[in-house]
Amino acid sequence: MQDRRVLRGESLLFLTDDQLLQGIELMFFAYRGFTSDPDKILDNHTYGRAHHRAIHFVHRQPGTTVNNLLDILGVTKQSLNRVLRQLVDDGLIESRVGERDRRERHLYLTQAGVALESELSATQRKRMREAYKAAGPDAVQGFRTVMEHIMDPEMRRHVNSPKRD
Amino acid sequence: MQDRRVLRGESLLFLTDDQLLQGIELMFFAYRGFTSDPDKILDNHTYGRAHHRAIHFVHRQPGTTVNNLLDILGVTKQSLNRVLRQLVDDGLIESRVGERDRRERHLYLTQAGVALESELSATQRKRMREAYKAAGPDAVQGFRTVMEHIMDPEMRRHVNSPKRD
DNA sequence: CAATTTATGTCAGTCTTGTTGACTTTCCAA
DNA sequence: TTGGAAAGTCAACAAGACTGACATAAATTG
Repeated sequence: MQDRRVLRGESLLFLTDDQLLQGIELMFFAYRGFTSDPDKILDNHTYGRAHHRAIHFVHRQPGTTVNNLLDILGVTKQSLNRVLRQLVDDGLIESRVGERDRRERHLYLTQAGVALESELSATQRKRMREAYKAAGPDAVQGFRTVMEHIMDPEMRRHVNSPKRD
Repeated sequence: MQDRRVLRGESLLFLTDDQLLQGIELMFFAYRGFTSDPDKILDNHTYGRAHHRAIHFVHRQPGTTVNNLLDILGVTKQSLNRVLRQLVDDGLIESRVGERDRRERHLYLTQAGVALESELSATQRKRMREAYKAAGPDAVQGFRTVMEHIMDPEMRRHVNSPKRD
């Protein structure tokens, strides 16, 4: 039983289980490499990936609320709270009571927070930059397209939208 | 200070920090989606991602040794051993003493192991297949190229090499 | 205005999965 | 043949997820 598109000449060989298996392994190994650089830095600060994620998204959306962060990170509030408490205590994140709604806490990086974010981000941007440069713009566009389809659709809106090329 | 290539007309705008930031977030969200389906299945078996990874690579390389698996997975042998012990105890993996070198253990999936592997793999292949199908073959090629450059170079040899398209 | 809902924070306990350290068995080479 | 290296195992600990219960304050609703 063959796919009709194959019969019409559109090769679907990129959809064989073998190719998909490769994709699965690419995800595994690429993600490992991707997280390895920041992990080394975080070790020196007795922080973990959870702290990095919080710092990253507070940096990208200054003033974001705890609830919004929960939505983005997909962890429990207890888990996020532990991390945020440490970062606030250590003076990397500032938590301001909301003006309009005083139940909300709006989160901002302090100067020290920005410094650590830069350090962490620099290693990851370096890795991405080198990969992008080696692969070229067309490959990067393909990468984006595939990645957006791999993620859960409702998460796409959380992805940074760069100014058009 | 502008890159010479920009002056020569080759747009390097896909290398702006904004674009790289997007790449970083694509990695984060795509990986989360990618692991979410198997995670649900694993919960019912009181297993975690570590078990999935072991099962995956034993399936792909039957007879692989613990040491080889350690190299692929990048964890400590103690960490891997705990996972393997459970899987062996539960009858999903068979561990055979090496014939040439009796220090080595060669790992194989049992029938039950193959069954769980299929179940886990099916959800991930489905996700990849749909993403690949939606993105098309050229995008997939770009995806591969970028992912291979993101990972640590010495890991590339561990990625499944499908038969040519 | 009272009752309910929402946003956040906290305490306690569990689980997975990583770590280090110490140990056994086996192999191999001096 | 013996001593070191390699492969694997056992034990204990830590980080960071999780659930569940509860607390507080502020906003919203009937």
